[in-house]
Amino acid sequence: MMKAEKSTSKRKTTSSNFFEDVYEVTMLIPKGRVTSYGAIASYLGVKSSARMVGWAMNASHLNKKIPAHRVVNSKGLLTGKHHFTPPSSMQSKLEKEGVKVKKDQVVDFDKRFWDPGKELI
DNA sequence: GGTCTGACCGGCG
DNA sequence: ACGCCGGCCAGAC
Repeated sequence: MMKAEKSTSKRKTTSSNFFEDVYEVTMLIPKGRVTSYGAIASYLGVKSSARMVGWAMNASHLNKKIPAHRVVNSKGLLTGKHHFTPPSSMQSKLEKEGVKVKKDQVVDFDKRFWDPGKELI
């Protein structure tokens, strides 16, 4: 269902809109796949603002349905695991979904990488 | 209302 | 190969 937000061209009043977009995309990540902050940012149209995505993820821990553990940095490293409780839970969840993690790094990151801009069109 | 930070990214020394 | 730097945007103090 449309949210009827683009009615008036640009709507900057919805400041948290960015967060919702990030959450939506993150929740759309297929099981057993991972993506990067930059990929999400790029899909949202703010590829340069990958920091915002990661930052939005910080607030995602309030939304339990956000699989933030499926989001890693462009190198496939679990950089944000320190924000999990416990940090090892991030790797555990990934491995539970079939994603192998070695030394905080996603194995076969290339194959596990899920690009929202390409597959979620 | 200015300043700083932030789970990043890519380039440069 | 590795480390540091700036950029980018949005929220918190």
